[in-house]
Amino acid sequence: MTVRTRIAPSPTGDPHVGTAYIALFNLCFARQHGGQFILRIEDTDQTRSTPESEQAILDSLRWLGLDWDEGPDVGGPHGPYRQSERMGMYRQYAEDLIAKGHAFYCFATAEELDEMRREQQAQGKTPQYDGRGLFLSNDEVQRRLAAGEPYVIRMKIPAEGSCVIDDMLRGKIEIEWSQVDMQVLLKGDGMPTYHLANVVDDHLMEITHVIRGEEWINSAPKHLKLYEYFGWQAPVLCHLPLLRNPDKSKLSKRKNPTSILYYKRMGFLPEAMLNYLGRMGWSMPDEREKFTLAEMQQHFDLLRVSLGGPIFDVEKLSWLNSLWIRENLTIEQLAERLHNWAFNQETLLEILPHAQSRMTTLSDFAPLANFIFAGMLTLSEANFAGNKLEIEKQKELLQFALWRMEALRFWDRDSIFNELKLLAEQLGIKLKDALAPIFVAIAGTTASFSVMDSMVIIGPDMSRARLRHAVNALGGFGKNKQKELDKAYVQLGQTTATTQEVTQ
RNA sequence: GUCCCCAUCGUCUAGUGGCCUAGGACACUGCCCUUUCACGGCGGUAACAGGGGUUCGACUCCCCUUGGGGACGCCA
Repeated sequence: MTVRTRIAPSPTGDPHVGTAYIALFNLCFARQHGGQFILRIEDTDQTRSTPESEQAILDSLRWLGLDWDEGPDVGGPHGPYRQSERMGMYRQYAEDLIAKGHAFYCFATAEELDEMRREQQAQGKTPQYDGRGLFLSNDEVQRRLAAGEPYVIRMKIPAEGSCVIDDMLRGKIEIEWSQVDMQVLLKGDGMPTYHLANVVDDHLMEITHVIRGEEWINSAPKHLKLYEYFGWQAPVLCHLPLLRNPDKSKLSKRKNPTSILYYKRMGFLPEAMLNYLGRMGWSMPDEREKFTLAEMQQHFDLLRVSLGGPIFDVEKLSWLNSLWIRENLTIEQLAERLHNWAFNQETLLEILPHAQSRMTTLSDFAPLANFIFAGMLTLSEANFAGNKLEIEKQKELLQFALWRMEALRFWDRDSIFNELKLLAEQLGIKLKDALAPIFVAIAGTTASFSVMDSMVIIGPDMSRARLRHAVNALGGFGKNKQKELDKAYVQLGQTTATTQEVTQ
C-alpha cells in the first residue's frame, strides 16, 4: 500500500496546518497498514513554489515529526515541474489521450472563454466550457497547429450519465457528467494541470490510496475518468473533512493564524500540535485525549473519522500543550525546549543590536525585549489612545496594513518599510502617524525598536497575528464595515512590486 | 444560480436500533486543597436542527425541510 499527500506551497511560504492535518492522517493510515507514506509538492503553475517555500513546508512537517518515505522517482520527490525535460512526459500522455480520442485541442483564448462564462452566468447557467473545440474539423485543427496557434488540450467528458465515486468514508457519491467540465490537461505553456499531473504521477508512483480534503470531491470524476482513459487502476479515494475557522468557513489565514510556523513561534510543542490535529475529526477508541503520534498510528482507524468539519480552536490546543509541558518534560528537557525555542545566543544576537543603545543597565533588557518572547500582547484601546489618529482610523489602518503584510512575499526590513510607506501615502497619512498604531500592535508601545526591525525579528506569522489581534482589541469590524473596508482596500490600488494578492 | 458534502452541549467528540434519564474533554462556573497564583481533587450549567415515515422500540435507518460548508479556472 502506498498513500501520498500532495502539497501546494503558499507563495508567502507559510506551511498550512491543513497540510499537516491531511499528512497526519495519510501517515497514520499508511503506517498502520505497513504501507508507505509519500509526500509530493504540486505546483504546476509555478506561482507558489520557491525553494524556500518548499523547504519551509518540509521543515515544518519534520518539526512535527511527520516523516515521509522516499517514493519512486518520477521527476524527483519535490518540485519536479521545474525540470523542463520532464515536461515532455506530460505532453506525451496528453497527446496519447488525443490519439485515443479521449482528449482534444482547444484554441479558444482566455478572453474568449471569459466572455463565454459571463454570458452563461448572465443567463443564469452554470459557467462551463461549451465544447467549442470539439466542433473543429480535423483539417482545421491541423492547419491551426501548423500555423503555430496557441492551444490547450482538454479531456472529453461523457455527454450523459453519471460518475459514481466510491469514497471510503462517504460511500457512493454520484455526480452527473453534465456537471463536469472538459478539464484542461495541458496548458498553453505546455505545463500539465494539476488534474493531469496528479493522475499520471499517482500511477507512476503506484499510489493505492488517496486521502485528501473534501474540496476535491467535485473533481474526482475527472480523475477517475482519466484513469479509465489511460487504462490504469484508480486508487481508492477518501475525502477528509476540512478544518474550519470559528465562523465555520474553510480554515483561512484571513481569519485565523494558519501557519505551522506561527504555532511554533507561539511556543506550542510539536507533540501537542500533532495530538490536537489528531483530535480533529478523529478520536482514540478509548476516547483518551492525550496521545503520541506512535499511539495514534497504532490505534488508527480511518473509519472512525467523523465527517462534520471541525473548527480549529486554539483553546483546546493550548490546554493540550500545557498538559504536554507539565506531564511529559523534565525540568531539564523544558529548559532545553526553551533554549531551542528562543532563549539562545542566536536570538540574543539578533535582538541586542536594537537594544544596546536603549539600555542603561543590563536589567533593562528584559522589559525592552519582552514583546519578542511574548505570544499575544494584552492590548486594549488605552494602548492606542496616545496616538495621533482617531481610534477608528487606527483600526482601519491596522486592517489595511495586515492585508498588505499577508500578501508580502519577502519578509525583510526594506520590503516591509516600502509597503507600509506606500500604504501611508495612499491613505494620505503621515508615515509617523501611520506607524504609531503598528508599533503598539507589534510591541505594545510606541517606545520600542523600529517596527520594521521588530517585525523581522518576530517573523511574518507572529507579526500578522499581532496586527490581527490589535484590530480585535480595538473591537474589530462588523460585517458591513468589513465589506466596506474590503472595497476601500481594493480601491487603494497597487501594492509594491514585491507583493502579490493571495487568498488562501 | 447549479451540483456535491455535512448536521449530538458554545467548541472537540463518544454513540453503528433497546446498555441514553445521551458519556468524556475544552471553555465557563461552584466548592475543596493552598501564605498568593497556577496545578490538582470533587461538583454544576449545557446538545441529539425541525417535520414526516420504517420499527414493538429511534441520536442511530429512509424521505422532506432548514441550516452550515465546499466545488464550479490554462490555481492547486
